[in-house]
Amino acid sequence: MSDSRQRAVAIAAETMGDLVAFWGFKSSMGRIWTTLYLSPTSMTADELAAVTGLSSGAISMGLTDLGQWDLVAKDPLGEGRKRRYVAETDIWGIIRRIIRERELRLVGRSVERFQQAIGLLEAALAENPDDAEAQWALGRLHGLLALARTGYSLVETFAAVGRLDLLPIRGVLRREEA
Amino acid sequence: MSDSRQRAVAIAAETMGDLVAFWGFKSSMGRIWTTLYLSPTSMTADELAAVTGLSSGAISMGLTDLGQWDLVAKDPLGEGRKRRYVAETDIWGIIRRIIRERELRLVGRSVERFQQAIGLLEAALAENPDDAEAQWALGRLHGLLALARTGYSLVETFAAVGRLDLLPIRGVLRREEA
DNA sequence: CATTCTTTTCAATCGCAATTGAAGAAAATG
DNA sequence: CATTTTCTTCAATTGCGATTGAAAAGAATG
Repeated sequence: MSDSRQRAVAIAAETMGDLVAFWGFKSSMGRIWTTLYLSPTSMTADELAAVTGLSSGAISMGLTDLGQWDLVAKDPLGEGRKRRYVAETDIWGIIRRIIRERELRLVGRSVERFQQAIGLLEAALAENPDDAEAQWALGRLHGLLALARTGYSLVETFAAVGRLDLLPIRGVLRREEA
Repeated sequence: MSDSRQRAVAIAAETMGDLVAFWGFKSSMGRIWTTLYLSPTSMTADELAAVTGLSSGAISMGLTDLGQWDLVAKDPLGEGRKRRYVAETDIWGIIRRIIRERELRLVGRSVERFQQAIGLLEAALAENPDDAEAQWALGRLHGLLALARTGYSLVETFAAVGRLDLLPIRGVLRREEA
C-alpha cells in the first residue's frame, strides 16, 4: 500500500472511529470497518491488524461485533487458509437498522421507566390525595413521559425512512411546538 | 419529601441520566437536572447532594456544567446564604441548542477530516496517476464525504426546527436513496 | 475585618470498558 | 489423524473519564 494511501485511510478510519464512538460503539469497530471499506480487495485479520495497529484479539472481537450487525461479512470468494473479510456497503441501510434495533429499544425502555415512576406517584396519591408536592411532580413527570414518547415517534419515523413514501417528522414535532 | 415521591424522582432521574449519558453527557448532569425539574421549589447544593447521593464536589461541578448549557440557573428569588438552583424547562429549546452547538460541530469536523484524506490521496495521484488502488479508495472516500455532508444537512435541518415553517428532512434523505 | 458558612478546585481514587497477548480451540492440510 | 496454521477466548492490564473529599478560595454576616 502506498504511503499516501496508508495515511489517507488512517485519517478516514480514525474519523469514522470517533463518529461511531460518539454513537456508543467501540471506535475500533469504526476503524476496522472503514479500513475494509476503503480496500479494493478483501482483507485478512492480520492485514487488518497491521493497518489499524490493533492486536489480534481486538481484531477478532471487532470482526465478531461487526459481523453481529452484518457490517462485515466473510469474503465468499476467499480461498486458502486465512479467512478474508469484506465491508457491507449499504451505509444508509446499516444506519436505519441500527436505529431500529438499538435506539428504539433504548428510548422505549425510558418510556417504560417514566411510566413506572408515574405509577408510583399515583399510588401514593391514592393514599394521600393532599400531597401537593407529589401532585406537582406528577404533572412534570407526565411532561417527561410525553417527551420520551415524542422521541420514540421521531426515532421510529426515522427508522422507517426508505420504506415510507413520506417522512412525517414535521408532524411529530409540530405537536410539540404547541 | 414523601418516600414515594423520593423513589419516583430517583427512577426518573436515573432514566434521564442514562439518556443523557448515551448522548455523551455525564449522567450526573441528567440526574441533577431532573431532580431540580421535578422539585416544586428551588434547591440548594446540599439538598441535591442528599437526594442524588452525589458528593458535594460532583454537585458543584455538575451545576457548573449544567449552567454552561443554561440548563440550570440560580434562583433569582433566593435569599439567605446558600445559593438555590432551578431547572430550565424549555426542553425542546435545550435540545435544539445542543444539537446546533455540539452535534453540528462534531459532524462538521468529520467532513473536514474526510476532505483532508481526499486531498492527500489526490496529491499522491497527481504524482503517480496509475495507482489504481488509490483511485479506487478515492472513489469510496468521496462516498464517505457525501455521507458526512448528508449527516450535516440532517443535523442542521433538525437544529432549525421551530424556526422554519417546513422541515425538509425528506428532501435531504431522498437524495441519498438514488 | 474577623469569623463563619458555602462553593470551588484538584490531586487521588474509583470503576468501567477497551485492549492485549498468550493459551486453548478450531480448522485446514498432507 | 498428526501437524501446522489460524482464530477465539479470557484473565490481566491499560487507559480514561467520573467521582470523591479535603483543602483553598470566596461570600455573607455581625
